[in-house]
Amino acid sequence: MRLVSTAELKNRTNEVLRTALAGEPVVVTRHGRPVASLVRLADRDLDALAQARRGRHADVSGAAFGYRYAAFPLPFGAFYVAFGPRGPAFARIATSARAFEREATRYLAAPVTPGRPPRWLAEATVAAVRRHEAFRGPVDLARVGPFEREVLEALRRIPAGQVRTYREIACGLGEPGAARAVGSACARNPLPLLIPCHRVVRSDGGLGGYSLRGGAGLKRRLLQAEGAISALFA
DNA sequence: TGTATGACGATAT
DNA sequence: CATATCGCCATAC
Repeated sequence: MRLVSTAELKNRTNEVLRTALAGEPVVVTRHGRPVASLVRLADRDLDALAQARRGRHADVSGAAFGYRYAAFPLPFGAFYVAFGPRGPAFARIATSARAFEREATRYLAAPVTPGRPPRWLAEATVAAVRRHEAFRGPVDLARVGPFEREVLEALRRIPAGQVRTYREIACGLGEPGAARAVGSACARNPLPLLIPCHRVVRSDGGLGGYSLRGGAGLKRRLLQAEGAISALFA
């Protein structure tokens, strides 16, 4: 994965494009924050695009491509990640590949089949879930609404070892009354762990809920492992 | 278009 | 302090 500023994108367009064409995702940053990505399209993706362009508002962003998925063993279960040309799109802890496949297929409304992730994705995923490193790569949020997308992008900026309250996130988006909607967005986060919704807690001091398999107990363990809360709190 | 649904928050009891 | 109630807001259906 390669990060480029908007200035770099303007001044070295061809060179940056070569990076993307080589298969390495390029993430564009503005004011130092990732805001967009450049991803190479495979031939079959181009076919899908041409098809989508012919059809009436077809879903160019995901459904036309189909997705693949891979499993990452974790201390608390198998973590499965479905990914497409635009990056990871759906992730869950599941008891079996079959169970994950069903969930992912239903959410993405597209075929989800086993496959090997690109090296950068495998490495970034392992770094995120096992070493608490921020997942900086591009993510596919094609099926997330506009407000919830803003919420998820805000969550990505919470450093490991820190927490924010649902209300703080809402205020940060200029919607001080939308704490509950922020909670809903977290509950429906398609990329738990990669997008650290476990770092959002209640403003009354409680930890709040966690809908990923493992529930609030897992949320507490994750925050402890990251050093965000002490063992005493638990 | 209206209605129901939450990983919330503030307040009352 | 725990529980109940009501307001809040973006989605799903």
